[in-house]
Amino acid sequence: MEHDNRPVAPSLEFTLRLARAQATLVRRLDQVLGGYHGISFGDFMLLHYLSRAPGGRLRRVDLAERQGLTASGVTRTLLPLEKIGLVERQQDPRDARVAYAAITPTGRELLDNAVVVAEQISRDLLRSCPPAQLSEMSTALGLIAGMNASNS
Amino acid sequence: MEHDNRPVAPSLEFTLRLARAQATLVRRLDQVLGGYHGISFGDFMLLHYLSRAPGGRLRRVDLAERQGLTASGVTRTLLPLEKIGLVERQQDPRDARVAYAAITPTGRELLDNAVVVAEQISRDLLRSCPPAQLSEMSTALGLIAGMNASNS
DNA sequence: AATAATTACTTGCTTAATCAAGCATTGATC
DNA sequence: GATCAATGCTTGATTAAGCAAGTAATTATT
Repeated sequence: MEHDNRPVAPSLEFTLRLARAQATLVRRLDQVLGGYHGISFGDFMLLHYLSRAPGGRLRRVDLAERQGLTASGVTRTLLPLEKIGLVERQQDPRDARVAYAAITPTGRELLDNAVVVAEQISRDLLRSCPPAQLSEMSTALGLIAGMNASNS
Repeated sequence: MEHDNRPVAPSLEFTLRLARAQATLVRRLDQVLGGYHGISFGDFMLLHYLSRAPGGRLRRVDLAERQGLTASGVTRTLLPLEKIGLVERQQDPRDARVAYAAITPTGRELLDNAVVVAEQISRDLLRSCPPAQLSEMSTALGLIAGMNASNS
C-alpha cells in the first residue's frame, strides 16, 4: 500500500489546483449560461471582451489572445455567433487582411442578461474567498496571463 | 467609438482572469511536456494523482473528479496511456464494476522526470508571485474546486 | 427473494479546438 | 519598385472531450 508522499513543489501545486478550480468554474458556467442563454462560457467571454473594446469590436487575433485560443479557434467560435446575429463581421478600410468581430445590439442585450447570471454563479462558487483576497488574486492571475494595459 | 466602461464585478473578473491564466499555463506545459516526454499536461496530472494515491491506483471515477473530466473523458485518456505502458488496468476483487487505473514502474519513472520539467516551467511562469501569496492562493483554489481530505 | 435504484464504466455521435498548410495583403529590404 | 518576409485569417484533417444512452454489477426496498 505504499505510495508517494513527497511534498509537491508550491508552484506545481498551484498549477494543479488552478486547473481543477478552473474546470469547476467553467463547467458550472457552461451549464447555466447554456441553459439560460444558449451560449458557452467561451462565447460569453468573447462577447464580454468585444463589449469592452473600443467600438465594440476587435480583430480576430486580439480576441484569440484574450480568450487563450488560437486564431483558427476564434474563426470557428465566431461562425455560429455571427449566424445567430450576436456578432457581426466588419472590415478595416486601411488593411484588407483584418476582419473585425463586432458585437451587435442583439449581442449586447444578451450579454447584459448573461452577465447577471455569470456574476451570480461566480459569486456563489467563490463565496469561500474573502473579497480582499479575491482582488489580490485577480491581480496575480493577470500577471500570470501576461496581461497588460493594451490587452486587458 | 464609445464602449462599455462599467466596472466588472470582482468575482466575475476573477473568473475571467483565472480562465486566461490557466490557458497560458496549460499551453506552455503541454508544449514542453509534449516535447520532452510525449504527454500532455492532462496526462501528467493523471499520472501525478495516481502516483500519490494509496497503492498507486484510483478508480476511474475518482480520477475524473481530480482531473475535472467526465468519466468518459477518463476512459479515453487512459487508453493511449495503457497502450504505451504508463498505466495498467486492474480490477477490484470485491466489486466487479470498478476498473482501477494503476501507475506502472515505467509510468513512475517517466513521471519523476516530467515532474522536474513541470516544476521548472511552473516556477518560471509564476515568478511574479511571492511564495507566500502562492500558497495562500493554492488554498483558495482548493476551496473553489471543492477539494477536501478525501480527494486531495 | 424479487424488484427497483444507484453506481461504475464504456460507446456512438457530435462539437470544440489544435496544428499545419495555404491564400491575401501589407511592410521591409535591396 | 521588385522581391522577401511577416501578418491576418481560413480551411482540412486530426484529436480531445462532452452528452446521452447502454450494460453490468452492486445496494436498497419491500
